[in-house]
Amino acid sequence: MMVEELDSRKKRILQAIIQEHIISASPIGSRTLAKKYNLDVSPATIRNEMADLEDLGYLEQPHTSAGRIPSDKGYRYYVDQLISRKKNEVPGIIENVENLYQDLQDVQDIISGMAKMLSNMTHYTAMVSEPKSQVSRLKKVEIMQLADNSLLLVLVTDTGMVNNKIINLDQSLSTAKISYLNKFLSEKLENKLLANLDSSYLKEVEKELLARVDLSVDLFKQFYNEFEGAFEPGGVKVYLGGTSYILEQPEFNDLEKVKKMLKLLDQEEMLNKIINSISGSDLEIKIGQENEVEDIKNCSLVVATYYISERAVGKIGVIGPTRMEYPRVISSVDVISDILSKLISKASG
Amino acid sequence: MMVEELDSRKKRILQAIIQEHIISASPIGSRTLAKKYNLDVSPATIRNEMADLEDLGYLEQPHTSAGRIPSDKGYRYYVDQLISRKKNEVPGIIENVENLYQDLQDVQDIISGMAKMLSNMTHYTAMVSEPKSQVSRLKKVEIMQLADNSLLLVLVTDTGMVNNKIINLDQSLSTAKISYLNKFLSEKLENKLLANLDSSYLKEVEKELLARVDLSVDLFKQFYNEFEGAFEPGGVKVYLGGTSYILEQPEFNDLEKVKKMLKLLDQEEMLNKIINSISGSDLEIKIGQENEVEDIKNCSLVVATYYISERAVGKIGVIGPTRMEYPRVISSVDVISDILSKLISKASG
DNA sequence: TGTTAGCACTCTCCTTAATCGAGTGCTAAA
DNA sequence: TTTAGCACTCGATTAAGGAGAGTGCTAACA
Repeated sequence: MMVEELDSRKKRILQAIIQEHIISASPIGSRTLAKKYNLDVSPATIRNEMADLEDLGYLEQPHTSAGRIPSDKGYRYYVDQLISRKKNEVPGIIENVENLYQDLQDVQDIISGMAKMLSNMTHYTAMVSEPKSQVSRLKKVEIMQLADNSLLLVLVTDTGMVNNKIINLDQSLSTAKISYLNKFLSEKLENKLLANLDSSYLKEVEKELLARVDLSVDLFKQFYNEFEGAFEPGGVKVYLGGTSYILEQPEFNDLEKVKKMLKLLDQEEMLNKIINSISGSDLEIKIGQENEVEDIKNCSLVVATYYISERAVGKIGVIGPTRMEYPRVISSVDVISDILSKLISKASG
Repeated sequence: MMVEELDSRKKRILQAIIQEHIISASPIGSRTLAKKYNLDVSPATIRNEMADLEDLGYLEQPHTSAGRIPSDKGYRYYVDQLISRKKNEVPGIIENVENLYQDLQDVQDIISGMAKMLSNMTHYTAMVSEPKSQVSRLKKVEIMQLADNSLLLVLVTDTGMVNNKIINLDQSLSTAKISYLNKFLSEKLENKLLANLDSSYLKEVEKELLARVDLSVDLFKQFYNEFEGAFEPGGVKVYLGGTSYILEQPEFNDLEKVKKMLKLLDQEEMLNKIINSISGSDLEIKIGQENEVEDIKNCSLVVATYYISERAVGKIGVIGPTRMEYPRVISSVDVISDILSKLISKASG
């Protein structure tokens, strides 16, 4: 799609229409525009310009004799050319939020807290993905005895994610065996990239282990399952905040649309697809049709990457109608992603 | 409220009206009734009976010249007198579900799996509360070293709930100290009822500990916080399944109602209040106004208790409109609560 | 040549009115 | 006690008629 250079009056008019539409959610006419924004030209002139902007693809007309609404291309131009992406629109907020959340040390708590925070700030639905496992290292693996034939397997990554699973056996293990097992697994698995702890590697470890010590094969199989399940690439959990905010958007006052959207947000895999289809850039905006997932082609996403000690590990963002308050949302996502990075880096120490 | 004994024809008519209303969701007239159910009397007779049933409070009329709909009292009579509460309406399902979920060993996974299962079976929203902490004993407490000044505290109850928290210190602890700490905490805390591990007891333990070994006070405070947070009475998590099913109910085709309901289901405390306001009986049904929570006085609940080794630990149930398919829902809740008890008893060893 | 006023035209939205139909309550007869 | 008949009620649906906002076009103007 061509991106023409617009003259300054067209820019002003386009900007005015978008800003007005973001507020009112309805088509904007030339008269309204002339009244509310002092563009120093008559409605008739504005009409001509609007017709031009429509020809260029920046505006759309729902029907003859209605005002214009911005097209995806119009929003794209607005986001790229007409607003400044300044951080920190609300001064002092960083310190406040950081203080508010500073005693949270559990990574999951931090993530879901930031999801809530972001949705409260923007009044759109927020989504945050867990730190992805591929780039994490296993920091600690340990087996604890709970009862005679019941163990607890604890896995901790250097991104602060803790995974645990109770394992029931049909035999009991001696304390000596358990401590041997711990030493062995610790040596073989800790400090390795999770991406490398795949099935072939685990099979090797299993073989070596069974050669050295007499253990039920069943036990290892359960470890194995836990590894697969806990850290599979697609299985990153996505936290949501403010799901019910979508109900407040006028574009969702059709019950069918609400239903579709809520069903979508219920599907973890879909959320994964949505948030992972965003490329690696620092702050990415996807407007309407630009989205790959079919069901959100009438939505916009504003997504930032967050970091643990300078390593990109996850995404945090906002989903809402294309008619989104981009400036406010962008600066919020920007700020909150920074805070998230700080908190989570600290917590995973 | 009086409960009269109804003659058999009134019973038949009331039952027919309720069953028809459950299907159609709209007021039922005498003509429809005479046609669909062979009651061997004319519409006029049915009209008289309906007028009687209305006087007795079992039916309501939305407006003159509309059919009748059941009142809460009508549903109550239906549930108590007109349907048989037979378990196991769908034979074979128990085995199927048990097989399907038998490799789940994580209590949380089992709970959320059962919530999904129940909602799929009933097409209403399902809710399951975590095993409550008051009746659980602490089975295992253990501190693991993750890094120089970072520890992981793991708490396991005999109900299979696992809680963990990363604790960052400003000093590092020697291995010896950690193992002493583990032994000490193990002695003092394990096998105690969580209800007894309250702040006064913890303070005592702290005092004793500090007398014996040189430790930062800060460390114990963090343990303390974790205990409070992890097992406070009101803080039992409630798992939901099939939230979007409420959108399919015609009584919720008003956007305002949907909004209210979804907001309600977003509030954990509210869910707690709802599910904990159900008394201890095995399978309890709350119809409309019978509910204590204001916002669900147009809903019905069907809630059962589930058990871990014969100890009542949590609730599992369904929430839907008062016009609910009680027979199907009751047997589903019944069956699934049994399965949940079995799975969770097995998993928590 | 760009800008503006004027005007006929279009299309949605809201209100009002008319009609339909399901259902009731009452009366009187079987 | 039951039933047929009938007038009546009231919500839901459809139709019609503005009102209002906005457009595009034409012609005049600077």
